[in-house]
Amino acid sequence: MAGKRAEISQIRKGPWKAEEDEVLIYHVKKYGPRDWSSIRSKGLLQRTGKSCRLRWVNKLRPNLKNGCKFTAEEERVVIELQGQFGNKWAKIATYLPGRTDNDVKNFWSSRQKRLARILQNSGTPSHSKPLKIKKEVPDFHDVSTLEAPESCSSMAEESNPMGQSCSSYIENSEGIKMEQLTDAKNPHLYTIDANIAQLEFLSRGKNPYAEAQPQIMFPQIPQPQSYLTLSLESQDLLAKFEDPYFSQVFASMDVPELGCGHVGQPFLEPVRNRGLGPREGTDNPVTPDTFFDDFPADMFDHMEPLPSPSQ
DNA sequence: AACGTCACCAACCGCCAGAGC
DNA sequence: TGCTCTGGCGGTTGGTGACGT
Repeated sequence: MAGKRAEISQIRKGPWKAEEDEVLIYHVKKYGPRDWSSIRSKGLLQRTGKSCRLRWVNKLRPNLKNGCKFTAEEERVVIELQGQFGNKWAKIATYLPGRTDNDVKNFWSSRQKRLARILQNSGTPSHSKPLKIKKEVPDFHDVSTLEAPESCSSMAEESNPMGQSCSSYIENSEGIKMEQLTDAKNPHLYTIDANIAQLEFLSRGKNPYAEAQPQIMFPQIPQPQSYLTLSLESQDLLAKFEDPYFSQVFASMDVPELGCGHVGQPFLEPVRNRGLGPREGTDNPVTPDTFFDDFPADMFDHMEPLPSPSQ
């Protein structure tokens, strides 16, 4: 007994085993997603309460889009909300059904690294390695179908008390509308950052219209949480549990679009309604030429020419 | 085929705030 | 009022697989 206690008192770290997941799921089924520390105190797992909570939130919770790459819409939502809220990943995640703060954080981190590489490569083109591009091509059809531009609004200013940035939309020479963030301190950096996805896309040298869809899919922001429903998978999970708590907590949720690979489901209100929208009527319109003038001249040296829509 | 680089992901760590005593 | 505990959040790190050379 004492030996078992000593064993239990050891805190286990590292990857979770399926058995541990089962125990954790059972605990949540029985007591709900709370009292995490009691899991260890009861000797159910050798994990800390924090670890249990994290595992549940990030991996075991129903409705998670585990293993699904961020869709173009989700990427856009993150980019926009990051500009609005800063690194408030938990808050941003509430606008992305099925995504956790960890997902958003990881996504942004990867994105920032890519940005850094792009900037670095653009600065030293002659002796640096070309940007490594993955073969996967994300859906950018929404990027090419964004609404008409509008000037930065006061709301953008409110959301950034420092008055650092706001976003707008410009159209490149291929007729592709792009979101543009501007920064009082470093407009060049923000402009590049806001368009990293497009840059990556350009750098891939793929035909952007091959998978394009004509329909404009403008994101809309749902009420966090309350719009959740059960995916088929989680409904299966639910079916296994007759616990009233699960029914109470999850059965009322409603998010039919949570399936993997779902593309085109709105997440945000139309950007113009939230003050980050089109630039129509601005005093300082950004033309395709002026936009690309913001980039280092050699930035696209390693990129293939963008094919025309007819190709 | 081997190696290096990169992207992605899971998990941990430290800090902070709130609740309970 | 102060201490402790717990949960939440953001930052960071390490592992792994994919890809390029």
